[in-house]
Amino acid sequence: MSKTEPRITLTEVARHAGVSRATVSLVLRDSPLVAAETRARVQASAEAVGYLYNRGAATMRGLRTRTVGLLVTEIDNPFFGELVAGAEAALEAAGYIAFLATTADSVERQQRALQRLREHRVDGLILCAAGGTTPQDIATLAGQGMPCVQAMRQVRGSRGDFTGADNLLGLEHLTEHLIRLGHRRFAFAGTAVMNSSLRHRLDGVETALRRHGLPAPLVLRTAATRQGGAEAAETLWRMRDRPDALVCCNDVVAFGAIPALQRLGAGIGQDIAVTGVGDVPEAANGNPPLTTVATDPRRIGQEAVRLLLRRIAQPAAAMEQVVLPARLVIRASCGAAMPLPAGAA
Amino acid sequence: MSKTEPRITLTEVARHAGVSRATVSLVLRDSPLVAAETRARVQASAEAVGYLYNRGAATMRGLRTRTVGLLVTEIDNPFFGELVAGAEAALEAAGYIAFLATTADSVERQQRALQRLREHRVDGLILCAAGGTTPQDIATLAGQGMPCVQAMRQVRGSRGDFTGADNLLGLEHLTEHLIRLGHRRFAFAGTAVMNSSLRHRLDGVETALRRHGLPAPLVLRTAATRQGGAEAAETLWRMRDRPDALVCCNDVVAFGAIPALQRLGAGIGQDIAVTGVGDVPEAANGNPPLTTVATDPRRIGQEAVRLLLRRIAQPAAAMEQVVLPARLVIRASCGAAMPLPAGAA
DNA sequence: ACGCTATTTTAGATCGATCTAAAATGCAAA
DNA sequence: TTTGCATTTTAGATCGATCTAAAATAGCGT
Repeated sequence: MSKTEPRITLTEVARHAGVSRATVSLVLRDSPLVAAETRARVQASAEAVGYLYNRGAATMRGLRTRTVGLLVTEIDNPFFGELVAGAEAALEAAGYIAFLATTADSVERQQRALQRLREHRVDGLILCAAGGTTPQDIATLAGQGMPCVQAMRQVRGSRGDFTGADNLLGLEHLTEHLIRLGHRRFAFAGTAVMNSSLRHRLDGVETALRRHGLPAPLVLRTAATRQGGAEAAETLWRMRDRPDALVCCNDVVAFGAIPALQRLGAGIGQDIAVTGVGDVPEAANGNPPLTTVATDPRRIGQEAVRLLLRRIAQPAAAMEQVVLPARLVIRASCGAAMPLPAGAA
Repeated sequence: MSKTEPRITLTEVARHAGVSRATVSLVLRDSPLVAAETRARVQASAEAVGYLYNRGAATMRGLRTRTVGLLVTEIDNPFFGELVAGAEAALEAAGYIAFLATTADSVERQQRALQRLREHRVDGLILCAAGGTTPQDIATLAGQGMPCVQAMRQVRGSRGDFTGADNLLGLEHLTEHLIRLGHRRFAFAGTAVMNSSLRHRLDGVETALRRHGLPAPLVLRTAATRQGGAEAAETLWRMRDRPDALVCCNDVVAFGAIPALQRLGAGIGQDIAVTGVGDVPEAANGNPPLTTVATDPRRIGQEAVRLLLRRIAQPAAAMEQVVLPARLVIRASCGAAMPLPAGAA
């Protein structure tokens, strides 16, 4: 059946309206060249014959595709869920649509996804780079003239647009708060695969501790997952000179650590403070509610889109790096809901 | 600079390899027509000149785009996060890539997204239809020859491929369990916007109650969100002849209802049982852990892809509806962790 | 060397839009 | 009526791949 039906192209619209293909093309793109009367007639004809614009054909003459690639490590993590939601909404508002690809933190999968996105001629990329991505990888994209914004994670030593949370300052504030509550021996969990985001979080903890003359944190090289959080908790609880504060690299790790510690008999907030990073909606809702550093992933997604559209419009513009403030959210899991003095970001 | 650089097309590869464009095209698509020696030479040339396949150009000759549209209501809900993750992985394995679009349960946004996806000539659609989608909308897609699989929600009265969870049986089992624990007065929360999935969940509750000669549940027409859950909790708690079981339409609603009830002084599991649907990872982790009906969203995503690829390959195949089993997961929020007899799905 | 078939390769048209450069049209002034 | 200028419209080439139908080449038996 699809053999016989003649597909409806701009030629059919032109025939129906009694004008040339060129005129129809101009009308479709709202060119001011065409007379108002003609425009109306053509639009009516397009409607009448059931015309559907073919973006692929237009792209062949070198036009933008109005698509971008959205590469994240995992979409089931609510943190990236929010980031993607923010980006998707901003793209939709700008008339763009996103190809979604996930890498599971594997550079091979990331490479395959990039190849496919380039074949589809995306206008640009929002990239939460997989661990192990090299500055050379980022430079290669730039060399191909592919606009690219790194979100959340910045490949160490790479150049280019970036947006993410102020992990360094956020974790400093968190650590200061824990110190003020009387905690002295710190552990940091979830560093099995390192990336710039994690690096800064750990740096923030170390900086604050150093400032107070306290020993560096114990670094637990477990996975940045629920499961990894549980493992970190078990390791930690078995120690002789056990830490009294467990700073998890993100909320999901804390969600894994807390029930594990509870099973082992720990009183969260009493025997040990546990904190996360991200402030995903579930954080307010745990047992106990989680003290965390809010990084506003939805906002990061929006900002990444803004940077990307700017880069697409002006490929040679100066590079821009937007670090969004991180906000300390104090709940019960750190032992005391003592608010910071006003003015602390 | 992009003006001067001659873009590398199949013509350049042909020139470099000393063959015709047609031959290069055959090599690119692994045609058996071309001699092994020639094939190798062309592949080497493609590599040498840095050739990148242009899918858009190929599409113009009527080839598949190898893209599909993935339309969900919200991507920040972990339930859909998992569904999308499952679908994305399955698509990637099949050499497809997904356009992601979200509708926020608005038919207008859904309509805009569909239009854009059609302009991009997606090979098919996985659709979690927005509330208010009509059978006519689905029929229109079919009339356009657009392969479409409905996931999770099936537009009432529509025809076509579908996959989702067995909400009816799942909620019947859940209700039976609550009845066995001694609960008698039921409420059901989250029906502000109705869809087939919600309909079946409510039906399941009603069927089980009827079977036991118990009164129909009180239906709370609150939003299917965290916020809506909290509102339902407050309404319910103020009642004189208060229900003793709150069945929430999904986990997120339960996550909103539980802390609200606790603030009002209710003992979850003692004064009132609260349950969810979905079994997102956070469910095991709440305060208290949530009794829920596991619907395996990741699996639903995979299954939707299988159905869609089948439909794309065989547009005229018989329609298929795959209802995946839902599993009762008993935790503390229902008051007692009494396991069902073996054999209950 | 010849015809014959089987295997490889290719020229040129084609998909559906856009772009360029030129042609048609309208209108006012000369 | 003609000229000049601005406004509208258009023919035809073009983007980069694929397809068709035909041509070139190879292989084989006689």
